[in-house]
Amino acid sequence: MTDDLVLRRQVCFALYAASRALTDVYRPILDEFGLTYPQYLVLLVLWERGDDAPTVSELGAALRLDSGTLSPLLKRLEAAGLVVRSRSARDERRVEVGLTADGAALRQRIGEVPARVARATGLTQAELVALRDSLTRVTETIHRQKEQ
Amino acid sequence: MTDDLVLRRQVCFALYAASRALTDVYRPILDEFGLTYPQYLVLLVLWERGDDAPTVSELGAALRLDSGTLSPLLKRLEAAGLVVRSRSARDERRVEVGLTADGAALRQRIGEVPARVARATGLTQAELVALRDSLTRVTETIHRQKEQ
DNA sequence: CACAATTAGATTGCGCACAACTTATCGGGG
DNA sequence: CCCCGATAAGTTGTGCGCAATCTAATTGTG
Repeated sequence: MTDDLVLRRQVCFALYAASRALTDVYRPILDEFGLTYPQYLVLLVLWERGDDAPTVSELGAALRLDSGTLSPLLKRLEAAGLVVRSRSARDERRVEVGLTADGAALRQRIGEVPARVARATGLTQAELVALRDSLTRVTETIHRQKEQ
Repeated sequence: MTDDLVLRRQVCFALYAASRALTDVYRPILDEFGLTYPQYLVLLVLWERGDDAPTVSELGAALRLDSGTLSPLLKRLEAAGLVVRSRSARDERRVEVGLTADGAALRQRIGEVPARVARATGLTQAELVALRDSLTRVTETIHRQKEQ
């Protein structure tokens, strides 16, 4: 029906607008650390991995980003002195992305960021969890369907 | 706490990933019409407005996009023959964005797109409405706080 | 009426996203 | 052992998104 073509009714627009609004909350906070939001996500993965440095592809799988996005982004993180990229010895095609001391140390300083952002959403902890789980379900449903 | 810095726990990542996943669903569908997703959103607003052509700022207020994004986007929609941009007679600073016959006609052909996309999410109608309302609430809370 | 401040839109520059392509390396089958 | 398909990362080109800046038109104030 034609009535479906109304902006306010579209889940996709709500998603698109909420995503940009939340990025707006992150921007000034991450700016204090000289990071963009996608760069912060890459660091989250690296911090989580600890010592075993992921390859570019593994980072891409975690964040659902391809090398076209990650290669220049990682180059910038390397220029900022937060990560190191090195060709794998056993497979020269792979590039392993590791943290520098500065990159690892940043984790402590950035610790309270999620709480600051959560507060800005105006939702309770329970609501945030419910929202996150719905969103994750949407994402996984879509990706599952694409693989078939 | 440090445990908050885990990718899967972050609402923001869920939002970011879901938004891109849903855009992935739209891409091949909108591609049949030669549109990108933001261009489709602009058309949604124009179709909704009917005869009263919004200015660039009014479009921006509806979609929360600024002229830096909209100006080149509208130029492309104009080049595609879907919209016309014209300086307002009574205020030469304003540019009014109207639909061409082709742009207006596209509405009919594109009508079933939201239903196709909704199906791809794997959520029920009720779940989609609940999700949309949560997201809208997040967006509005954030914007309200920013204005103060 | 003059002129400063405001407003509207366009432009520039940067950093994603993503498709398409290129280069280099690897692994398996003849 | 050699080639051939597959895989990994990088590059190029396009289109957002947004900050910062610019130009032009308008409004408010004295």
